[in-house]
Amino acid sequence: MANRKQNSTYSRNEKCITGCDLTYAIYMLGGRWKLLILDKLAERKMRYSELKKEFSYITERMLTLQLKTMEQDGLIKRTVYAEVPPRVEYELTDAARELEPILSQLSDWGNKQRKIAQQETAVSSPM
Amino acid sequence: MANRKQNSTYSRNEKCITGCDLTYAIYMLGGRWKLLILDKLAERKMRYSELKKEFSYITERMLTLQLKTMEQDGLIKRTVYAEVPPRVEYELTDAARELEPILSQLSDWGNKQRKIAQQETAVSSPM
DNA sequence: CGGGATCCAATTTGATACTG
DNA sequence: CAGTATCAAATTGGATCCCG
Repeated sequence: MANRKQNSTYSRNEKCITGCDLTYAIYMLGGRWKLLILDKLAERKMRYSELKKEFSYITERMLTLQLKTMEQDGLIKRTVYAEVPPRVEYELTDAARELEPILSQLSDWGNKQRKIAQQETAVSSPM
Repeated sequence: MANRKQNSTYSRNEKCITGCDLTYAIYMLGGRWKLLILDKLAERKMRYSELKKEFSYITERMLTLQLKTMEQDGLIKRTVYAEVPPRVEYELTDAARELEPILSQLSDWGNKQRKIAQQETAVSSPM
């Protein structure tokens, strides 16, 4: 049930999803906020209200949606405590933990590319 | 000029783009077909018609668009030969080559997760 | 507290036809 | 050969209000 494209019209793309593990992976990470959330949860387990405060610029709806798909994709674990008031905690799964070193490298790469892109802008702007 | 979100309305998200190298990287790779193209071009330099044949399921418009943004993002290099008939070749840049080992790991991770997801589906279906 | 539901805007992707 | 242009559909993101 981790397939997000089940009732989609992109039937042709199923070849792609099915055939390309890389695309599969990127689709799990490609949401606008998922990586930020992943990064935050890597530090420590957090409850919903903490995440909400942390990402005050994300609407609640999007936060909820992203958390839900990440849970479905097996990236995070959601624990509900039967208390009053209710408490819900989110933490990374082992799968997400395995991802950390890879994402770290990707982050370094992104940093490098960003600097290059900025340099080029700085050089071409004075013209 | 490698910033794809220049006239976007996601002004708040600029904090995110600016602050998160990881998100920056994922944005460069997040298109529907970019990774497939990257994978193919990793093998060898290819011309437009070859790519078109290779990805017969991608419309020409999307192929062109993705190639263009990938070129702007410094992932691929586009070379036009002033011949008749015209010839255009696409190849990976050094930046993209540096990405290869990282993407390889990510691909392995994706493969693993996909198998797990399929197992779970297989187990829960008989119910 | 931790969301869900509804409605709408922005973005991405696609089909088809056309061009230097 | 290597693309553009136009129009339409699908997907994603956001604002606001509501609920147990």
